[in-house]
Amino acid sequence: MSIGLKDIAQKTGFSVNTVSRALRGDSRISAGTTAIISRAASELGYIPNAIAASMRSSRSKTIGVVSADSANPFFSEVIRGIEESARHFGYQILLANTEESAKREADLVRMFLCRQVDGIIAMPTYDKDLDHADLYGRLSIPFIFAGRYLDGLKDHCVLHDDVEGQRSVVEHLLDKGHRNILCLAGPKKVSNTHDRLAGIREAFESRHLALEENYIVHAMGHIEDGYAITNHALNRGLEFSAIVCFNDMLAMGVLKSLHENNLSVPSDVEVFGYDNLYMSQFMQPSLSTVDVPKFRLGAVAMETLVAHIEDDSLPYAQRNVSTRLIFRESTR
Amino acid sequence: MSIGLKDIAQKTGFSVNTVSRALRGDSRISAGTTAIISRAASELGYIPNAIAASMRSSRSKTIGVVSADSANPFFSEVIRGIEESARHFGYQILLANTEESAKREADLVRMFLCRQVDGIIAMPTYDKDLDHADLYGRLSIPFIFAGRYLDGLKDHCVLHDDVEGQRSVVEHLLDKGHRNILCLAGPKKVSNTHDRLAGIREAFESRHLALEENYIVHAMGHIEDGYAITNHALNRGLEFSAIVCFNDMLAMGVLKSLHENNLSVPSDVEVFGYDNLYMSQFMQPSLSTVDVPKFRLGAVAMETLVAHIEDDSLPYAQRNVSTRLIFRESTR
DNA sequence: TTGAAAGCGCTAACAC
DNA sequence: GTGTTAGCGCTTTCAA
Repeated sequence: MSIGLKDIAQKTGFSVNTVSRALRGDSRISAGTTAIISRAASELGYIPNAIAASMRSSRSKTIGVVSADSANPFFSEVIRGIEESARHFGYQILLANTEESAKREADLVRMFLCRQVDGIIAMPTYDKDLDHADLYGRLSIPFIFAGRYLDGLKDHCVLHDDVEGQRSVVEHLLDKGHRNILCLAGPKKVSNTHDRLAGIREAFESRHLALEENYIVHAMGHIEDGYAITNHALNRGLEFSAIVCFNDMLAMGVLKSLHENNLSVPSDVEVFGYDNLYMSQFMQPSLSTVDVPKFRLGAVAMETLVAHIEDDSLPYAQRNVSTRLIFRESTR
Repeated sequence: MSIGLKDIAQKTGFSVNTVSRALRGDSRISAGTTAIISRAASELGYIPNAIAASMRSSRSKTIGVVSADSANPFFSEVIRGIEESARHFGYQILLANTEESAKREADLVRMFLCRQVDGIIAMPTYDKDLDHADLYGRLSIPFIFAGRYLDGLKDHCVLHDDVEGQRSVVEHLLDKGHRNILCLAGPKKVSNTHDRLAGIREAFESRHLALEENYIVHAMGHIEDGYAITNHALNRGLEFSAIVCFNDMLAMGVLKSLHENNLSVPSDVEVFGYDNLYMSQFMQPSLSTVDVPKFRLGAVAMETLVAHIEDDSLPYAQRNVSTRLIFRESTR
C-alpha cells in the first residue's frame, strides 16, 4: 500500500493532523516539528494524494480549458500562456477541444464541473444551437473567455480591440491609394469576424469611400480557404490591388494562390494577415499582419481567473491586451 | 449545498448505494428503478462528483501528458491525437510542458502522481541531468512515450522509423547525383536526431560515398536555426546542392535564407524537411518532406496506454507508425 | 502548538 | 435487485 499521512504520523509520533499541517507549511506548527515531519515524509517517499485533499477542501487547484482546436497555432499559443500562468499560480489544466461543436462544448463544461475544476477558461464556439448565456451564465464557478466574446458576457472576457486593429490596416491601405480591396472575412458567428468587419467598414467610412459587398467573402479561416477564395476571385475577374485577411492562415493560402497565378506580392497585390502567428515572419514573402499577443492573452485570462477564484466577490470586468501593426514584405 | 446521491436516495426512497449503481448503469439494477433514479437525478440537477468517485475507486480517468512544448506544431498535433483518443476512451488529460527542462519534467511527473493520474504519456526531454530510467522506471502506473525513445525503455514507445525515413531521403538525393549535401541535424540528445543521422550515414554507405563531417551541423530545431545555419554555411563558402533538415521548421528557415541569398529552390538547391507539418505544403516553395503521422502517433500512444491501464499484466511492446516520403516543390 | 473526532461524496464488499 | 456498513486519505472543527 502507498504511504499516507498516517504512516508519517506513526513514524514521528505526531498526530495525522499535525503532519498534514506541517506538510502544508502551517505556521502554527513549530519549525522543529515541521523539519522532523518533512524528513520523515521524504524518507518514506510520501506522495500526497491531491484527490483526497481536493475532496476534503473542495478546491481542486485545477482549471478546465475549453479550446476550439488546440492544434491551431493561434490557440496553441494562447493555451501555452494559460499553462505557464497556471503553473505560476499552482494550478493544473485539464484541456479538451470542442472542434466548434456546441454539443461538445456543453458536454465539456459539464465534465469539468463533475471534476470539480476551480474555474474555466474558454475559447467558446459559435454553434447556433448553443445558448452560451445559458451554459455559462448559470455556472457557479468563475469563468473567463479568451480572445472571443459573447454578448451579455463581455465582462468575462479578455480581448484585443479587433475593430481598431482591422480599421488601421484598411485605413493604411486606403491612404496608400488602394480602392479595390478584397476582404476575406472569418466565420460569421465568431465575434472577431464581426468586429474586424466593422473595422473595415469604419475605415471606408472615415475616408468617405464605398465598400462594395462583393469584395467581402466569408471563410472558415483555414489556409485552404484563402487559397480557394483567391483563385475563385481571380477566376471571376474581380479586380483588386490588396487583400486583407481575417487571419494569417487565410493570408498564407492567399500568398500561394497569388504566386501560382503569377501575381507578385506586394507589387501586384498587397496582402495583410491578422494574428501574427510565429510562422508568418517566415512566409515567402513574410507577412504583414496585426500582432495579437496570444501568449499574453492566455496568461492574462488565467491571472484574471485566479483572482476570481481567490475572491468570489470580485466584480467581473473586461480586460484588454493591445495589438499593433506589423509591416513586412507582403506590403510595400 | 450541492446535490448528492443522498438527496436522490431521499427523493426516490432507494438507498444511496442503489442510486450510485443505477446512475453508473449497473445491470443488476432493474430498468424501472434505473429510470426513476435517472429522472430524479436530472430533476434535481445532480452533478456527479468525479473527485469523490476517483478517491473511492482509485481510478481517476485522467492521464497526464508531459509535453516539451505544446505550442510547437509537431507536438500540438500529437497532443490533439492524444486528446481525441482520450475522449473516445472516457479519459481527460492534464497537460503541462517541460520546455525541455529536466527539473520540470521530474516535477511534472511527481505532480501527476499526486493527482492520481491513471497513466502518463510523455514526449520526454533530453536534459543530461535527468535520469529517465530512474524517473519512469520506478513508476507504478502505466506510461508511454510518443515519438521519442529512451534507451532501456523502448518497449514503452510509439515510434516511427527515423533511420529508414531519413535514409530514403538521402539515398534519393544521392541517386539524383547530389554529392554535397548539407545536413541540418537536430539537438544532440534527442533520439530522433541520432536515428536520422544514422539514416544519413547509412545512405552514404549504401552508395559507397563518404560523408564529410563539416556537412553536418547540429541545431535546436527552430526556424531561426535553419535560417542562421544556412547563412553561415554560405558565408563560409561551403558548397552544397541540397539540404536535408532534421525537421520542417529548420527547412522553413533554410528556404528563407536561400531566397535572401538569391539561390533558387529547387534549381540551385534542393531542400528536404521532416515531419510534414500542416504548414509545409503552403510554404513557398512547398516543402518536400517525410510525413510523420502526428495525430495518429498521439492516438496510438493513448490507445496503448489505455490497454495497459485496463490490463496491468499486458507486456509492454514497442509500436510503430509508418512514415512516407512526400515530394513537393522544394525538390525536383 | 498540538490532538481527537468528524466527515467530504462516493463505491466496494458483503449481506439478504 | 437492493440495502447496510465501512472506509478511500485527507482537511476541518473543536478542544486542550
